[in-house]
Amino acid sequence: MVENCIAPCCTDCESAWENFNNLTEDELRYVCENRSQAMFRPGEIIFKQGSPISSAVFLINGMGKLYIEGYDNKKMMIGIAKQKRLIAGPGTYVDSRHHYTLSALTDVNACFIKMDVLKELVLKNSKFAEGFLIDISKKSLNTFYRFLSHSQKKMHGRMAETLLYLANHIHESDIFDLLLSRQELGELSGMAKESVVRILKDFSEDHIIEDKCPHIKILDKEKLQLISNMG
Amino acid sequence: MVENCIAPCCTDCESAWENFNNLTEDELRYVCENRSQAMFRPGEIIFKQGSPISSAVFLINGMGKLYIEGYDNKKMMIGIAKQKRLIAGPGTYVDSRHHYTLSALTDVNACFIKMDVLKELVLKNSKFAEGFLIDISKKSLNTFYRFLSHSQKKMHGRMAETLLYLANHIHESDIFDLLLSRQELGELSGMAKESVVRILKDFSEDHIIEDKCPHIKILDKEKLQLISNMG
DNA sequence: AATGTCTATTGATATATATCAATACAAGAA
DNA sequence: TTCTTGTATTGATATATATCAATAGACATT
Repeated sequence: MVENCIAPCCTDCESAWENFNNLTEDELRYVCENRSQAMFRPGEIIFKQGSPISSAVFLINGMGKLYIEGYDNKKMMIGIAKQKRLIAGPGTYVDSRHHYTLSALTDVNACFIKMDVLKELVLKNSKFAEGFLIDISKKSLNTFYRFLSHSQKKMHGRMAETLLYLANHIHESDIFDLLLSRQELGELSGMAKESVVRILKDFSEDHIIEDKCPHIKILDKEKLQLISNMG
Repeated sequence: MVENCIAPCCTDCESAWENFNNLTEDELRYVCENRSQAMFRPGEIIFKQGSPISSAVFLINGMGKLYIEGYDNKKMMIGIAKQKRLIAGPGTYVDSRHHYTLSALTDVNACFIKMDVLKELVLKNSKFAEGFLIDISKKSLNTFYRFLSHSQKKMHGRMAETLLYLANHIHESDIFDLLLSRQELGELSGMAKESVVRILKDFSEDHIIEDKCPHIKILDKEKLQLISNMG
């Protein structure tokens, strides 16, 4: 159970962060020496909002959800975490605190790399630093547009957008099994769980999607895109 | 009119970005050689959403507003721009496009520094790169919390927060002259202009603020903070 | 099979907030 | 001064969306 989850050295890890390509062989080996792994079961918390950031996290396999615990016990889901993506959070270079929680949605094999090591490499290798900047910038831009859509789109538009996000970026297929409950789908798209149910029903009745509970099939992607672009 | 707006070299510019402290004298001189300046009148656009990012912008004096032009001609104001802050936007390292518009709220003296030069320095000087990372991270974190508050707070809470933002971060005083119309205040706090009027009236009647139209005086900051923390 | 515990679904209702419309006010232009 | 134009204010109304409450399924446990 334990031994078969040890990933090979970062050098040939298939789930590695793109930016590691900017490191020299020696530097990558250094990263490798400063990593550790752990397995998580669905529902388990990998890191918690407020706690100090000691390591960057990468999911070797499985998926997780990133969410902020806000006012009044309400959760706001930021997105789904999966392999190949740095999960460190904007606090890394600000206050070394996690500003959101990561919990496992499936069985997760997670790799932890000491943040000090990555920060050291940022100072040593400027291409790596640039890669870091690109990564943070992309995420920042995403947040922006999510913010915009939450502020200006109505519920149907947001739900369409969410479904497209899941299909295009997470499952990379128009047919997928939903990892999220209606409650969680609401936290991701910014609405009450009852509204999620009603809107998914609307979409089903209009033959835009087929929804056999955890099973989702996007039938009319153009229409979904149209609704997302301001429904 | 023209000559008196030429700022001294960045070396002793009072409005300079903090991160320029990480540059050597030579590097700073290099920055200085690649800058230009321009004056703007209230309402004029300094750079426009969608246009290519050729330069980073710094306001030597005056203030501007940053806003996204979203769906349905609705604007979403991101914040107020003022001196000492890098205004480059998250597109810098992604697609070299501006993702929001900057327009002048007052007379503005703006300094433009070629983005290529800054990017070159990021690669040359790792401390500078780190400073850049810190800057972007802070902004990203801000966006996050604004997003959270817009999603979860009610109008009174958001307006309280906005007033505290203006007092603490922009005007740095509890008494200030509002640069924004009710419409713009609505774009900043995410509500209709009529709602802005009604809430400011509520706050006035409760003696939390004094509002003699462009004049604002915060009378009860604790209460305002309380409302902001989930009113 | 019976029981308990979740989550999903549905309908009824409440509430926050936007929109619409009318008026008042302020600042410039003639 | 009067006129014009834009913003601010106020009240009435519409609408999106949340909340509440009840029921129905699904799945595990006994």
